[in-house]
Amino acid sequence: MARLNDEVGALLREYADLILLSGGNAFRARSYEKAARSVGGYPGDLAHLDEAGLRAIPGVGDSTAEKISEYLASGRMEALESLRAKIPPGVREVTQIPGVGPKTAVLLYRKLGIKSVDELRKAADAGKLKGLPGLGEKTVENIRHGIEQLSQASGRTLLSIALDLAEDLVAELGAVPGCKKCDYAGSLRRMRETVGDIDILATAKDSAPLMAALLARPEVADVIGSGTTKTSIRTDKGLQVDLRVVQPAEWGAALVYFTGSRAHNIKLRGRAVKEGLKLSEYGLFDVESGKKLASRTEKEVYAALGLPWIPPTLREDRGEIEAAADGALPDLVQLKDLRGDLHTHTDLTDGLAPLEVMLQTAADLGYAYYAVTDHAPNLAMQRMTDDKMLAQRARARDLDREYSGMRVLHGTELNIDAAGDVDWPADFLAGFDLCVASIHSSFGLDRAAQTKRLIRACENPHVNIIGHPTTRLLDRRPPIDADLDAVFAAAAHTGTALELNASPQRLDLTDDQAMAAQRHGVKFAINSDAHSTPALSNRRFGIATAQRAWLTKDDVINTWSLTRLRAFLRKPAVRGGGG
DNA sequence: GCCGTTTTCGGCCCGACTGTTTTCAGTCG
Repeated sequence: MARLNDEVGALLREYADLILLSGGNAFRARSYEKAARSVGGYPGDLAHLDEAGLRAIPGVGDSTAEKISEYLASGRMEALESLRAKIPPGVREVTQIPGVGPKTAVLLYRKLGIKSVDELRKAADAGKLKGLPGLGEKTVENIRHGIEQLSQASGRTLLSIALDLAEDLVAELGAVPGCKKCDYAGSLRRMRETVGDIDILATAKDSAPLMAALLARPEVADVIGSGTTKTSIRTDKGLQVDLRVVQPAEWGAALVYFTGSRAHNIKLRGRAVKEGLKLSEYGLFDVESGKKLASRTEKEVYAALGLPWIPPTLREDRGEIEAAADGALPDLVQLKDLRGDLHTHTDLTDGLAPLEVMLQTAADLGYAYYAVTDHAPNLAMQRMTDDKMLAQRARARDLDREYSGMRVLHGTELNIDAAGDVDWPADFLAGFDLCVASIHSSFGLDRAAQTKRLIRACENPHVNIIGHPTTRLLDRRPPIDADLDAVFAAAAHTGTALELNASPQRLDLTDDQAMAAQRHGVKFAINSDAHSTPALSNRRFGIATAQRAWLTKDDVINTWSLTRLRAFLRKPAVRGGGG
């Protein structure tokens, strides 16, 4: 449902970028950017709004509302099309390179005719960038480095984007007459942070209607192949979708096979071979007699191999098969276990919704507690002041009384500076129920300095959670370079939780990092870092990361009772309270 | 282009950091 909003948001963002690239007014561009964000974070469906309704969205005025309704009615935005005609798409792509903004991209385009990242790479290699005004040796080197970073990240699609499409496809294909079962498989089902393609599995006696339904989808740009058992298409966004139709009796074996991972499957097959069995996408068979032993459900297949069903998020051959055989699979944390969100924003800083609206949405999610943690003053762009924060606290205390089932915690997201210090003196910090502290700048410090600043933040008695600890952005920014083992040890020792930031662009810490941290005894907070009401639902990606890290409820502080959580937030380990 | 304890124009997220400058432009959060 939110996808149309995202689509319109993306178009408005593109329009804003093209305004800048065509030398238009920067405030005008910013205004479209703001509208894009606002539309993307709007909780309702744009399709149900007329122009007056659209104008009621903050940041959307006459001009933007008109463009949106034009798009809703015709599927086109004329003003956008005309700017697209002036600026080649690759010029905008060039601004994706870290450190390259619109000014530089335009300069490269005007002076050298560069209209793609690839052309820029070639020009840099050929030494053609030298001598351009404002581009010294260092900048050229930074551009090269940026291109390198960009190329390493590309080629895969964010989990959230792929999941959105996959859920849509499963809903539509599952409703096709004759379809018995339909689900997505592959790395998507294992909830990896990015996916290479979407695998959809379905059962039906006659596959033709299912194949036809996929081919008729509006986002199909290219048909790679289509037969009776498999159809592959590529979407307009370049994402490949494979639909496989199997016999109902083979559903379980096929689902195991296509869910993977490859390494998990290989180990399963090895286990089968040892017992004189053969495992394929068609079933588990006795080699000698050729008799089929299991295939109808995943549970049957695993059971016939002497194993309990293994959750897809664990199927990476990281010891899950051995653990399953020993009856030692972890009791993974589930979405329903989450009792609260401990890192969220409101429109007091860069969030989109007022405190009241965020709280109501949180209450609707069934939370027992909820922390509002707006930005602190050192992130200057947020214009936070002591007075604003105290006024919000007073309001939060009032609102707390209005919710019988949910406690409102007043917190903040502090800024960890280059030395590891944070905003506000200790006495002011003591007034918060909890403090998240995160890095927002100085990403380029060396390993020793990054390690030191993170440890120093952990040692601060008022810092309860380190937010997005590595600051990586998928496809955009690499993680900072720090000795994470040292940081994990400090976090565990000081009673500072590390965040599993659930924003799909962040997913920070990663599953592997969380797994390593857990071995140090670190506790975690699964937080949405929501800047809008729909983003509160991103928690599902945090849960997925936690599961992939083998975490249980006991590892995750926001599955705990409020009493236990409050005891943890007092940081007895640092304050010398003796526990 | 949007918005208004500013009412129809005149501001708009501010400051650090970097690399190129010799006083500043571009990028980023």
